[in-house]
Amino acid sequence: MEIIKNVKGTHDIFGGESNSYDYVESIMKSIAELYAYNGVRPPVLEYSQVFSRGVGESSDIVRKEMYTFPDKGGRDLTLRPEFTAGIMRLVVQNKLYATNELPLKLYYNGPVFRYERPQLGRYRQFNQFGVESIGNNSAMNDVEVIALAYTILCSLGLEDVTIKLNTLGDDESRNNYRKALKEFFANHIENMCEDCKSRYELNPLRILDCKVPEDQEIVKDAPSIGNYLTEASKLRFEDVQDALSALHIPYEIDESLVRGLDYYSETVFEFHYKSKTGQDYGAVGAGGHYGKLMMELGGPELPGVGFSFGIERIVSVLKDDGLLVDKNNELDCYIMPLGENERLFAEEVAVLLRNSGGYRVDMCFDKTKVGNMFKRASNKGAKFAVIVGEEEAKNDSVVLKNLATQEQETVKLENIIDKLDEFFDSQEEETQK
RNA sequence: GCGAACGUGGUGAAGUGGUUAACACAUCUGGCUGUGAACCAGACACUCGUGAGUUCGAUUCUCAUCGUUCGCCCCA
Repeated sequence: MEIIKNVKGTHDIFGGESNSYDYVESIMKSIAELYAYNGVRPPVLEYSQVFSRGVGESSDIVRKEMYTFPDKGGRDLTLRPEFTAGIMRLVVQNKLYATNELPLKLYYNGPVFRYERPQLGRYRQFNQFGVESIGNNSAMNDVEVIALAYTILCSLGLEDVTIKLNTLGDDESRNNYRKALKEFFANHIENMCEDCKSRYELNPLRILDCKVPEDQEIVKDAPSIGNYLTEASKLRFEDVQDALSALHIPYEIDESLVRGLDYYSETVFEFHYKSKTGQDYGAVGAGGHYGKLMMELGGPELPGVGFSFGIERIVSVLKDDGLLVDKNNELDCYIMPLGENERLFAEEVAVLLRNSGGYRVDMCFDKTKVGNMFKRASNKGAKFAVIVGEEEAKNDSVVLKNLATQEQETVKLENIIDKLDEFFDSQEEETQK
């Protein structure tokens, strides 16, 4: 039979790597909980409108990267390309904003789907962890979200994370700026790339992060958003910067940072990190403030701010920098029945150690040489070998061998858990010292 | 979506238009019927990504296709 392979752009996670994902996600989750965020799990499938209205028709994600299809009932569905729009839908539908205290603070974790060309650090199905803080418009709210993300990256052991920061201003600022950009580019657009020509019509802000060298020459002289901000937006951005400085969170202003999702306004940011091997996986996380998103989805006009991390990219960076402890295959005991007749007794010992002792226990099911069993035990990282032979089974006992020190002794069944407890307690004391 | 490179066992990898596809690691078997090493002797690529073409003959040449990686675009 022909082997069926995984779908392009997807990847299997197993073995030690699976542990790495668990580890990264658990750190993120526990820190989000310290910041008083609560978990939320929106469905993977949403009506396509959630994203076309939420993320925006002019974004690349909606225009060419969504997994959209009709289901058997003729519904127009999309596998989520990001979480934020779906979470807004969830909040609006369930009226979670009807509470006596905002912001509503939510975190999420799960797969998202984008139909893109796979590359290093880029997948069609990948995992995001992120938060949304909804319903409070203060600059401090933006700052707290950035602080949360920064804390997570530090806790994972990443040093020298670069935070790129910019502001897109409020509606008025952006309208003014957009107008200014259109005026500026009117004389140049004929000579610029095709992409820029369509950006000129759809969203002139996006011309700013064009990478074509000739276009960059032109962009260099383009007006800067700073000069078109309303007084309120300007003050807000200054507040953000002051607070970040006060919290000792390093950042750099990048005026070309405009983000590809239409719902952003005011503060936007990206987290960049280059691993020690020099690999650049792109931004490991990004986010920003959004003013009108909830309204676009039929809810009240509540602003929000959030970020998301790309788990794959973060795991890759941590792996490159040797920050992942490979603790797979840790085992307390490996049970070795020496003959057919000892099988049942060995299984009883295994159950006892697991259920009453709380130890992680595996057993050899194969009829193989004892030497081989020992090799397997050490491959699995077992601390103890539990040998069950004819003599031992007859006397309700086992041979307990410490695989590190090679010491072994025959232990009665009723004493075995005490023996193990004694050993692991003293181990714990050692590590505490 | 555009441009480029690559695709040999579980892993790392040599290699050639021609009857058995190196080598190493890992794994398994036996030497050693109740103790983890070493050693010795064996085993281990049912399509050399897939399909088609050129050829007497292709893993090696050509084309297509799929996949991976890199650059662009965009993004996490």
